[in-house]
Amino acid sequence: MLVAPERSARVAEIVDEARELLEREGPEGLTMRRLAEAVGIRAPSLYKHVQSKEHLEALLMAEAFRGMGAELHEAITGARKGRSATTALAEVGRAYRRWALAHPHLYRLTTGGPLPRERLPEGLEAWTAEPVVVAVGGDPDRARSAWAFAHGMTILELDDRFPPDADLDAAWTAGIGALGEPGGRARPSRPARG
Amino acid sequence: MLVAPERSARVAEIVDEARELLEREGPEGLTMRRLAEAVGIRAPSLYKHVQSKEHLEALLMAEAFRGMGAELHEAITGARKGRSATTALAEVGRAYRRWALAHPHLYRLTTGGPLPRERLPEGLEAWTAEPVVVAVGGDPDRARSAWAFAHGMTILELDDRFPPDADLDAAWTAGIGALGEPGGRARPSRPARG
DNA sequence: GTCTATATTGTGATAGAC
DNA sequence: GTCTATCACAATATAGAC
Repeated sequence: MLVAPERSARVAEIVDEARELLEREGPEGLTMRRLAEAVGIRAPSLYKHVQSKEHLEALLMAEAFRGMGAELHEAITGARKGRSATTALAEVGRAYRRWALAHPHLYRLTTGGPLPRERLPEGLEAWTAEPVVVAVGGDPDRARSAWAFAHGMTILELDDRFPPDADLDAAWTAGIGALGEPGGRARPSRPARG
Repeated sequence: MLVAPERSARVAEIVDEARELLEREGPEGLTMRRLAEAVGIRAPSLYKHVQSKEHLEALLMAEAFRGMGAELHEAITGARKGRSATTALAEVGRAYRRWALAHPHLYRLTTGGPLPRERLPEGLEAWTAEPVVVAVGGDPDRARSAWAFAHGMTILELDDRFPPDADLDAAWTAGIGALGEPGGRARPSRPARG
């Protein structure tokens, strides 16, 4: 009488171990052999639960989208309680950076390279990005600018591309301040406040 | 009586073939075997000229910095002839994007991951970035914002992360317009023009 | 400076017994 | 669903002859 769950508890366990392994040892540490060892079985047995490593990675990406998305939604929900739109973008940016720095390898896996969209739950990617769109007021071009800025800042920080003395908080503030400001030179359609 | 050149013609030839191989077939195509084949020798012979693959990659990165830097410097030199500072940033952004799209794999190699700075000519990285600093008026925080934005837009475009219907020109314009605008909310120290 | 031969290490994945 | 055994493949790099 029970409907079979789409993903068995075993698969959930495998994905869970894979995530921990990835975060602990980086992408080179995530091999099917080591994953099997972490789960407590032999490598070939993994393939009874997961079609391929690429499918496993897609499951990890979905996890990442859900985790990061939850924090971004939380950030904008908190920010909208009586604060301005500019502050909302700052809050979302902070949450974005915080999540990425807390899960660097998962972030890299999910954002570094093309997305296997056909293997991800429909709508998940859009749901994760939604807070950014809301925070900039709905303009898709501005949303893409902001998302590119956030990703650029984040990945450059993760890759240690900034000089050691760089003030990254200041760079974030400068970028968010500029991008969150409606009525910038590029989009004079809406009158600036004041 | 001749002073030995630091890098032999053979090394130059190897780096040249490596660059073409990388651009033609991507990072997985750049193996020591295939590179040797392209040069016309056997793989082990490469190691008489190049210490390791990582050293070879550092040479490729230096090439990339020089190539991209030349275009960025050209862009800002052209732009400063009688145009405004905002236009200068737009010109540099255009040159940045153009160079990256023309050399996607070289761009990825050079910007994706930590830099082996100890293997790069001193000052080369800073020279390449200089036009961005100049274009934003010298503020290092704004320069880092702009550089992060440009890198984010570029790598997301290369990785096909934007929806097919996204207007990337518009996103670039929105971002450059906002970041190139002095006196944004984040940095009110300079009075806005007008 | 080039060669042949090889070391060493790793990967993802499959067949088929139980 | 797990196992043993193994395939098929690729990589960087070194030794030592010429």
